[in-house]
Amino acid sequence: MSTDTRDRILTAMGELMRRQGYSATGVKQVCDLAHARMGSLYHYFPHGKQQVAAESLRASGEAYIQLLPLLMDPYDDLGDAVSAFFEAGAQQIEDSGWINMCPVGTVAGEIADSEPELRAAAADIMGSWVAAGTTYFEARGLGNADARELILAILGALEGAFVLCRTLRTSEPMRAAGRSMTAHLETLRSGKKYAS
Amino acid sequence: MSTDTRDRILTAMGELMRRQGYSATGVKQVCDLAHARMGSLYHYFPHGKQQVAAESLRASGEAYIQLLPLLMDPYDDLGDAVSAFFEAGAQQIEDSGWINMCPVGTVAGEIADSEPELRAAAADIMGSWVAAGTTYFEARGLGNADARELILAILGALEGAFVLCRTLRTSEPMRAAGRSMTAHLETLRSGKKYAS
DNA sequence: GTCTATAGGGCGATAGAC
DNA sequence: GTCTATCGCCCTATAGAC
Repeated sequence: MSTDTRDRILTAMGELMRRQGYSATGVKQVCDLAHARMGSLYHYFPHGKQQVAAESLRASGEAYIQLLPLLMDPYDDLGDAVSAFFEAGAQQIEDSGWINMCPVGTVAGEIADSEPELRAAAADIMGSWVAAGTTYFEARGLGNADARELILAILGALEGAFVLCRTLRTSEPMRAAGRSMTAHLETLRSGKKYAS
Repeated sequence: MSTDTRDRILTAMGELMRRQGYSATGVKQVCDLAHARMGSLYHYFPHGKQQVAAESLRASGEAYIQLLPLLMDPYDDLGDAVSAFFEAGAQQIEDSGWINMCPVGTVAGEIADSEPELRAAAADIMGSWVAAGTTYFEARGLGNADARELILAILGALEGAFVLCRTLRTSEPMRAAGRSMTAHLETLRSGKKYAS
């Protein structure tokens, strides 16, 4: 019950942030959506809105990166896996009515200069994404530098495509991003083939 | 003098939006930066903050897309041109202290669900980017569908890389994005070579 | 067209009873 | 831990003198 309230607040904050960002989201609105009271929010999060946002982003970030192995493991060929990953992203944003899946990218762009503590939290999260992705692609046969380059490209393409898809209301940019990433992977593979 | 005030307001709004987004930017803050008064702002923009933001985004968007031919024309090989384009992006975000060049992507992600009129303005701008980019790449030898796919991929990769670079305070994601795009272009070229 | 003053409301945060 | 009431601030927008 008590932990439940805390979790509902974090979930509500994440839901509102991925729709309308951090600045436009009010703590009263969060409490309404979470069926919680102001007193409860400031009991669990004494540092207020910033603290709720940071912890909510951390939770979303952890859930988000787990999708990479989840969606890619079923495919023996890594190119097929990357292709399926972006196809799933395209489907998701269509089915959700053009809502971004994860609030981290949205909020990161918005607060990079104005909320230093939140930016640091977002940097932690993105850093952990890069580390996890690098490890994953190494396990699937890429060298360390190639694996790191590929996950950086994939994360950037994913975040950027989400913005374009939401704004233009089409999943075409996500599918174009998928083709870029399979092409990038092929280049890394052929480079390795001929070079080493 | 009178047009000058109007322009200063639009410039100030753009500058603040690319640093801290739309919601966190106040009209008083805009007036301070523009050395203008509230009365002037509401004289030139009777619909208030939303109108200032929309017109400011349109101005930024037009300036932004002109960079594509400006940066790519000097290179005879289109692959070199794409590579130089992303290298310029990496340099710019480093030199500016990790500030996004253009407010359109930042704001679009933030307001897609909550400010319908601004989202429509952002969609107009991005649509014009896609059209201009498609025309440009067609002129440089790509087929229509390939040109459209490439500009969608480039715009997404660029916007996403900006968010990662700002947050992680490194230009590495922008350079990774550049390699994805040259790889994508090569794939389109070789596809055309063998297919038609 | 420019400027001052202020309305009217929502914001984040807090106090204190229970 | 929960809830209500409320503070003080800042927001967008407006009115009206000049």
